[in-house]
Amino acid sequence: MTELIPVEALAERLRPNPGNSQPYYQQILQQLTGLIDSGELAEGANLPPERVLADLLAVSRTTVKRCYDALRETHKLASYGRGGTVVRGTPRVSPEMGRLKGFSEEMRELGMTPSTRLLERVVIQDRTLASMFGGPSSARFLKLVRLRLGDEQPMSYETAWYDLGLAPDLENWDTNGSAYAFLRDPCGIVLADADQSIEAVLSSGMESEVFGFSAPAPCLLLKRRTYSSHRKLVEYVEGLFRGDAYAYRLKLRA
Amino acid sequence: MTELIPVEALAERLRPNPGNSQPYYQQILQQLTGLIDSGELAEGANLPPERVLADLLAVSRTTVKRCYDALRETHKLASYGRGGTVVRGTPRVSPEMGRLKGFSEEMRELGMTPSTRLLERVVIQDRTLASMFGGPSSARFLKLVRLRLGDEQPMSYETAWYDLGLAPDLENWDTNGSAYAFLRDPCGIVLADADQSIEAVLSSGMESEVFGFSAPAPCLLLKRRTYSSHRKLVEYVEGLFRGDAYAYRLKLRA
DNA sequence: CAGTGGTCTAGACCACTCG
DNA sequence: GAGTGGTCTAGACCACTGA
Repeated sequence: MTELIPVEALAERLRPNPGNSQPYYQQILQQLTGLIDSGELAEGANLPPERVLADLLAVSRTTVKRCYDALRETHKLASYGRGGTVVRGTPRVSPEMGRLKGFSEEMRELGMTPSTRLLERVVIQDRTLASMFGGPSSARFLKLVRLRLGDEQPMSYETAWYDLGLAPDLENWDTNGSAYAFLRDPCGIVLADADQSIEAVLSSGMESEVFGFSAPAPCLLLKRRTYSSHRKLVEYVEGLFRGDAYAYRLKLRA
Repeated sequence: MTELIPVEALAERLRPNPGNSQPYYQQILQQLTGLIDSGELAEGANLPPERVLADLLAVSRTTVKRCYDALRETHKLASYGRGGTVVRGTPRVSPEMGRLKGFSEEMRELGMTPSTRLLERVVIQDRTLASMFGGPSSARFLKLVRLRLGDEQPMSYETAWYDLGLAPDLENWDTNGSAYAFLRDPCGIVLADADQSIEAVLSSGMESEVFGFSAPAPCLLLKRRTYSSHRKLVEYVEGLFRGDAYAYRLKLRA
């Protein structure tokens, strides 16, 4: 393809600063990542061969290669034999593969400002819930209903149950901050993994209202069972995510 | 702490074979990974310094470093200044978390009998597609439209594009069996990972018809980009899964 | 067939950390 | 202070690919 930026100008933007304590390859990588994510280096643009850029930057080919390799790893670059190296722009942040994280962390990764509105908070006893958690039917649970917002826009409507037998401190939790952080710090519960399922459903009347839909619309229904390192079920969550604004992303490995 | 295996014996196990066509660093990495995962190199075991192992293996320090770096990346090794390099915990059973698999394998795991109906098969040229794949705009692609069934019931409507530049043999593929198996065996393409997104949408008129819906219904729209071990985009798939019969399941790790 | 990235070498200097 | 990993260099040869 064509070069949108002349190589000399590109080299100028990428030139590392010897006064900077960061390693050269990190400086170059940082600049390069910025140019790609911002779109200044558009999808399909040709990058100079490793040897050429190395010469222009007055660094070794090894140093340039290190940057290119890092970007090839994340699929932002691809190389085709003699065809050279081209940009495969991906403006979106791609979250880590299957890492367990809370809503807030995820929103921040997507570049949005997270916030939460607490709609309901009760302690309940429920036989069905108790058997799901594998506890006695007298078990007590904290039930939270929360509206999750990204950039002030409703993103998901979430109902969560926590086993108060495992984490009694939760009963006095102010529901500010991350539930996962609270489970770790005062409660001493280390989360290990989770089983999650994702379905497509239509929003119900009340849910449509919350999201501001005039009619039922397709949504992602996420159900998650989160287990502690002792293999106990700690949390069960059902989250309804608006289909028009939210896509679930993940990485797979062969 | 202590060495369970003397360094000389370790070096013998790690020594690359010049007759093997694999690069040295991959051979060494493979052996080392095996020793760690099998527990022969137990948690806390000291590994020889990069320089020492390089000498013993008669390769350059750079080559050894490449292996150590890869293992540090995945947290199987950790280095502590002069304290040297030690083996970190053996990750416990990491079940099929986010494993890349084909439709048939997945259906069988769910206890259903998979089958496929081929709806369309063409070779096309498309500039938009070419730029997504990062190839020249003259690139040719194999486009497949398939209806996927589980126990004879339509489960998903799937459109896939394959880069014929990377896998020319695909043009003569009989589309029986797994595409992934065919890519591996005759084409010699090893799939490494994939980026996947999951959205909720309503089925279009044609799609509703295929699924036997009388009206548009919520569906899961999966988009997947599958990359080879050479970090080239090999396959792009869009699959529409009926929301009433299919839930996407995955495991998360903390 | 010329140029690309992939691999590898044999050095070098540095900051840091342990003994 | 000695040894570690972190970084970097200036070469080299190879397989492969596209012009």
